[in-house]
Amino acid sequence: MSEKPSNFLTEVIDADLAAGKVKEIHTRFPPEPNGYLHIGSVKAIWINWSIANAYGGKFNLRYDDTNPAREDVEYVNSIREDLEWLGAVPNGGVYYGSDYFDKCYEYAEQLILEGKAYVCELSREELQAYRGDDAGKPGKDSPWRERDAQESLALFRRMRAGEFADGEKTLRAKIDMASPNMNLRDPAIYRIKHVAHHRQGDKWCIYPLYDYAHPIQDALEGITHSMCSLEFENHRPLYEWVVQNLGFGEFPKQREFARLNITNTVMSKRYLRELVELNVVEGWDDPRMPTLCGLRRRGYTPESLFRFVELAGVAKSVSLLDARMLDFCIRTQLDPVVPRRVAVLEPLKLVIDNYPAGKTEAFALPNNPKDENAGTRAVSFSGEIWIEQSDFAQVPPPKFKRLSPGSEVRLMGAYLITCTCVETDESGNVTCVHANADLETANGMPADGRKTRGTIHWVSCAHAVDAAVNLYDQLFTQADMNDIPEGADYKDYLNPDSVRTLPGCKLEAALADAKPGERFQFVRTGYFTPDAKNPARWNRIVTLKDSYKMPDAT
RNA sequence: UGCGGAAUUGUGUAAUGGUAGCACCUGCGACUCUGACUCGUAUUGUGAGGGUUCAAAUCCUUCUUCCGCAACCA
Repeated sequence: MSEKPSNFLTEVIDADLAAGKVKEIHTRFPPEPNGYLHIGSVKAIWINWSIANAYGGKFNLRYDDTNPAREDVEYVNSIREDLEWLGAVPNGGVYYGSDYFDKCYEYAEQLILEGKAYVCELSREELQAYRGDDAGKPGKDSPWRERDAQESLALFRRMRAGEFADGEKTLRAKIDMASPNMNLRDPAIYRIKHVAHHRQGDKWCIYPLYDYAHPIQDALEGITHSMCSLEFENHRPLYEWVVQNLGFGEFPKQREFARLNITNTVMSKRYLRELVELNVVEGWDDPRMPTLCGLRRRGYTPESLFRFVELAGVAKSVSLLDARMLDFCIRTQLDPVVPRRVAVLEPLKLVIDNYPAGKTEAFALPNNPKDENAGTRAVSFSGEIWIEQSDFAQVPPPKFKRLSPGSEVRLMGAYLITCTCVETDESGNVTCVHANADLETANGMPADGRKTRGTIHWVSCAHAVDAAVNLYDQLFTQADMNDIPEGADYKDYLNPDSVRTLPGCKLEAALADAKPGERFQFVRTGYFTPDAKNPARWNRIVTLKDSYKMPDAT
């Protein structure tokens, strides 16, 4: 990967290392298995994983599965697959937060005995009222706050034994009801939930809450630096309270960074799930989805995603990254390594009138003009070929270098041709272009050394493979979810052109047996890969840039 | 409202008191058998006011705006 990252997180680590407080850096990625990983998760993965790597430390994957009501094995499996695909190897191991339920429970009893936690019998509403709705004013002590430790312990054990209904009692940490930080006003650390756990089954009917369980999980795994997103910043004092009161000392240490946002992309798991459930998209792996499986199916590489979040940087301010930066990352990664192939997306027939009828020949086209070792392949040529509609203009606009009546262009790897005339239908649309070839210019080199302005690509009609191609665009028309007016339905801002299928695309024969996962540059158009679920159909990964701008028709 | 956090060019991110830099995007140009790639080049920035200092993006102060939290979610 790249050189050692440097940001405000690594500063903290460097300082801890320099002070001799820690020897080996240990990080973790703790997703809750309640949805599919998306490109926003890649930031969290990359930060934790790359830092562990850079310092020669360890990186854990830990499923944060403390709320059985929202979690499912489907997500557990998808997360594992996605992480494997990314290549972020958890060299510290794979863990489940729920495997620490016994330890969490023991620690809870310990806290009770030390008078640092108590069983509270306030209802959810009462508890909120006691905590204080009027911000700024201290909260009110629960009537059970000073309950005898043994009494709390007995109650807590009965909670575990299933003697109470959901919500009837909670275990609360005894911290500070007057704290300006609401998280410290005796937060609940255990709740009763008679729900089976996807991994623990019916073993438990009480489950620890995130703020209590997470620091314990981190501590037990020897995590030194627990890096999470900004919304947990207010929770850090509580995290530290747990770590210290359980006797772990200064580590693990939590630090926070800003989430990743991308233009015209929705990142919230809630909305993504809704898009799937409402069949707005094909599924979690729809190539328009920002999920890792969607991006993978579309043809993105793990390297490009890591590069993207690396380029975006780590900071604490809200950011909205331009999706075109991701385009840049995938293009620069694919360009030097991906084989070139010829494909005509929007075909227009071109007949070379002076080419011997029925003749066929083959030209050797380079697989990658930048890389001689990539070799060449034979591409069949004949007198009737497909060219791109956009490569012909009956009336050439300014600076147009492609084909137009009377002009000469190079057919890539083949002859120079000059357009002689066109056929049109009754409404004036061009249906066929006629041209004469300079038959002395096979392989593109004119004998007299004259310059040709343009080079266009082509596919022989007799040898073309038909295919359908999916062109993807941004799912949403609004750059940011915040641009959607208050109260409006975000689904009204779905981009109707987020996917366009072009049937009847003409591919060169060498693409006939391409496999999903293989990526090609369709010369002059973009990068493509066969769709994983429908290999007869090609997905566009990203468009090639075209610096020629058609002038406005004003 | 209370608490916490953040404001640097169109976007993102550097610069710990000393030349505001880098990348993306955009424009222009060069090169080219991909109008790709590559190369060159240009434009635009320290939220506002006050203060300290020889010197402020940086320190102090007032203000403004934005974000997060205020769950028996994570």
